[in-house]
Amino acid sequence: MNGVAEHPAPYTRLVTTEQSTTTWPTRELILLQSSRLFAARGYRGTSTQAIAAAVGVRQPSLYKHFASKQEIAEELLRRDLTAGIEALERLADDGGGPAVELYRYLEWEVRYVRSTPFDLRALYLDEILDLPEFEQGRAMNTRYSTLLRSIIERGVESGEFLDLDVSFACQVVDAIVLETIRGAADRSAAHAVDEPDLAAGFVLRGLLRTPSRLTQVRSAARRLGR
Amino acid sequence: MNGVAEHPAPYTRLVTTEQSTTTWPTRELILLQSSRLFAARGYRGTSTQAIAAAVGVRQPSLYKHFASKQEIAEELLRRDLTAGIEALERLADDGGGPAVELYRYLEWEVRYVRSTPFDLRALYLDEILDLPEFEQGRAMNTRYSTLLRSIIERGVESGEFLDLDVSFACQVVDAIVLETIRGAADRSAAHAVDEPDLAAGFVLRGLLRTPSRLTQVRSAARRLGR
DNA sequence: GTCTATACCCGGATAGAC
DNA sequence: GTCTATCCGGGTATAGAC
Repeated sequence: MNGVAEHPAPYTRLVTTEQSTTTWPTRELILLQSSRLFAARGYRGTSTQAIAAAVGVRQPSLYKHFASKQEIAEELLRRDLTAGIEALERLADDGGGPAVELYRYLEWEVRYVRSTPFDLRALYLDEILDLPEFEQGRAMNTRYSTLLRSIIERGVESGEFLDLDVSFACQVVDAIVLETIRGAADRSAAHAVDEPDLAAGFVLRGLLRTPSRLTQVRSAARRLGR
Repeated sequence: MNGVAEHPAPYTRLVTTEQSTTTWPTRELILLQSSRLFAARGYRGTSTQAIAAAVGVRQPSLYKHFASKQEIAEELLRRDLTAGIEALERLADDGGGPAVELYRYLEWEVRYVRSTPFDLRALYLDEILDLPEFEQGRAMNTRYSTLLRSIIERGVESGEFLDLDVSFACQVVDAIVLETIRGAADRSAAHAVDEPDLAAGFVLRGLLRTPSRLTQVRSAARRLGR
């Protein structure tokens, strides 16, 4: 009674997501199932055996698509950070001031996390960024953090935000983003951070020198669109 | 060139903490070093080999003090959750209303995390609570969450807090507490959440219906003491 | 209660047939 | 590009001497 999949399978396989049942190329399916397993049991706690079983393939077959387990995680990391970095750059270009930029970013993040089929929790919660092998991911993560930090720095300097320690503020914003990822990934919890405004509003109330300005920030964000 | 410790050693060993150099019983030393390694490399990423080396002992000797690696983590978890639960119960007894109780709890938590020699990050970030074997820890964690949640529920019901989704608010408070743990554990970062008021203030601004009441909450908390 | 030696299992990755 | 078979390293835990 070992848990090996019974049916080998052809090039594409059926997968059930929230919306529909579609066929995915094996490579994408490996990424999808890996992300879910990493989220549930951690990177190190997930065996290539388990990934293969979830995909419906034998374990060595994974190595026709990725050179190593590490490369699977790197691909997930790369895609996610690329999306986040692009969003931050785009929103910064739109302007509107630090508060509006931050508000729009947080809204974007919640929507993004809820729309992607990948479950990205483990990437930032499971220390994998600290592994020496993940230098590329670390570099992208640094770029991402710098962009986020610059918004907060400008907010503090301009007086739009409270005169908080910038590193503390970054930490807190990061924490809320991560918790959002965790909450949104927990599909069974309808109460998760589903209103994109919830997370953004909470953070802005915590940062704004004049919390009542949140209403203006919100409508300025609405005007600039998603 | 393997990293095995050169000197076997007697019943107690030297250990350097921030404050002083003292002797710890081996059992305590195992807990201390395990907590640090778990934090740095995750529960699954930490081998009993590595723990033994950090303690200055051979790997099988660990099993004279703990029946398994899992029991080491359970002991750490048990101690930490016991402290948190007791603090929440004590503060709830003191009264003062939800905002004051929450403020005082967050202040307590920051101080506690900074004063304990253990590095407790991994216990809540490394999915170990999700492992089937950790049911006792899960039960205590549930108790802890319930206590925290009840403060927030009372705050929302009484109108002292904004009419936010309670689960969302719990998530966010949890996230800030966890980030606090991460930040405080990073001894090199002087900018971490070192002012206990920072985290508590941020959360309260995010939750209070009237953010300007924070000043009163703060002084009420001061009056009740630590 | 520490050590040495070792059993045993499991995970990542490769070889080679189809 | 999938399979079976297998290697190899590393990890947890035990046996038994001191």
